[in-house]
Amino acid sequence: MSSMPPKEIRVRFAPSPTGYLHVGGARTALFDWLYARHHGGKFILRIEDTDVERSSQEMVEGILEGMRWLGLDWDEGPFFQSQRVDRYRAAAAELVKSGHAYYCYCTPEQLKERRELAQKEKRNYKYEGTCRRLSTEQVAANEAQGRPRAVRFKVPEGESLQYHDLVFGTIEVAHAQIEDFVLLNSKNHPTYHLSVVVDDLEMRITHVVRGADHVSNTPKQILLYRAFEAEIPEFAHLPLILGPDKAKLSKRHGTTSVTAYRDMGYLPEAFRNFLALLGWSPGDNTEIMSTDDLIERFSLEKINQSNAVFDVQKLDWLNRQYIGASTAERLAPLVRKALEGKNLWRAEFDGDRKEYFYSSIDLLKSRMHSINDFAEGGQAFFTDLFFVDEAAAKKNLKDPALKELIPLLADRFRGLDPFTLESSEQVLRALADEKQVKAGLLINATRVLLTGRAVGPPLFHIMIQLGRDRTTERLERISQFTTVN
RNA sequence: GGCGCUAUCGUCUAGCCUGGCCCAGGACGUCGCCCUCUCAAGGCGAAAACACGGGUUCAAAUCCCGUUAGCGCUACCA
Repeated sequence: MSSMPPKEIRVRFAPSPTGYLHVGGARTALFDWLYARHHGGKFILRIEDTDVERSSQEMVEGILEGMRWLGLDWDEGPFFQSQRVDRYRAAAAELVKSGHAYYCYCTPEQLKERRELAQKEKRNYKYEGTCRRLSTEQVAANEAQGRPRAVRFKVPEGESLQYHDLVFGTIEVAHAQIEDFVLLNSKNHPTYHLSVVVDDLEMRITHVVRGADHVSNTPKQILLYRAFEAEIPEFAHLPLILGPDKAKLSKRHGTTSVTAYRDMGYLPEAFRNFLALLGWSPGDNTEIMSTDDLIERFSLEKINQSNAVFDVQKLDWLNRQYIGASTAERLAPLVRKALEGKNLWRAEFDGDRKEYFYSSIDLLKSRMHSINDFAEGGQAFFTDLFFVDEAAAKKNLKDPALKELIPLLADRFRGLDPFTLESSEQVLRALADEKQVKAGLLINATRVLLTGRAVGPPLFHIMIQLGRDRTTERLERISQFTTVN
């Protein structure tokens, strides 16, 4: 045993394509991926689409898109359960043959009735095992008639079952608590537990890392492994992600699709970092971690046992951190998309004005809350037809003296050569002194005229970035504001 | 209802296994001050938590029991 070479770690992410990749699924995928990468193992992607009615190709695409965005590359797959139905049927037949499963002729209608009756009488309902006790003759007769039947698992006699969960520790469930669950429905279609176990076995999964909503499913699956006389993988269940109201995160909390976060201007590395901190921490106080850090430091032992609330404010903070720390080169393609979305993109930004485009990004990035913000708060750097914030104009352009001062300032800038950080500041401050006004008055007014906003980078940096001509042109727009007042 | 799981600042968490270093540390958010041409950033500081009740022990956030609350599962869905 000890001389055996370490077994390759194989983990899988197995979403069911009944919606786009949501935040909870993404976190599960991330942890699976981190675990595989940390151990140099394999990460397998499997699409659980046995419920044909609720699955669609479009949703599969959405899941793959979300994973690609987050940089979660898989080594094998995607495998589709819908294409593996024969194997599940064969496995079910094998279990019937070995006496671990039986045919059940109870109809869904009958079951529903019994369940409702039990509920009315305030009794707990569990399949009573009617067909489990059918004689061989009765079964043969039913089969001869071609009666539709499901295949049910025969839960073995026994006191209780326990298993060790890598995050929750020992979990114990009484056999009496587990009902004879359906393996194949009456349309000969496999259900969840069967297909999961068959696939995890066939794909040689060593660690089942999935959401905590599966803890109570695990005993059934362990029973299945035993019936197949197969080796049972390790299980690690992840705490759930909750909305601000502490209910399991869902559509009614607003955005839950991962690609929607991309569209809102979040950086995948920020989102990934944020997700990693939901239910896991490296143990010290480190919060900002690159992908390599994450891979290196990730371990199942440090996963929490309690659910975590999705806090968008912390996500925003991380996003700002990452944007501020990113190079213009990294940001450029993303900013380009944001600008294209607002019809602000111009080919020259990738040509003659590429340098200008990059330096604008560098100037703006430390203040941007999202990528989309470049096309909002930062738009004056990319177009002359920028939006002027009304409140900003009202606040910083209201002084009547500006009507005289700004054109004067524009004149002086026009003749200024060279037009630099130092020279432009000198000119502005000199004028302020001369006219006995605070430099701040001119500075703040100029910022609004130049960018349409009361907030932004230091003024002289803005002017140098825009250049002398644009600066003077925009200053002349003061007339449009003074008439309004 | 039954079964299972969980419980540290508003939120994410460290500490819990291996009691004492914890009148509980960090981060986001909030508030204040400094810096300052605005806003960010940065610096400094503040308010803010061991769910409750019993045990065990010289000593409990840490171990045990109970209560409460939350979440999950409870389908011929996954």
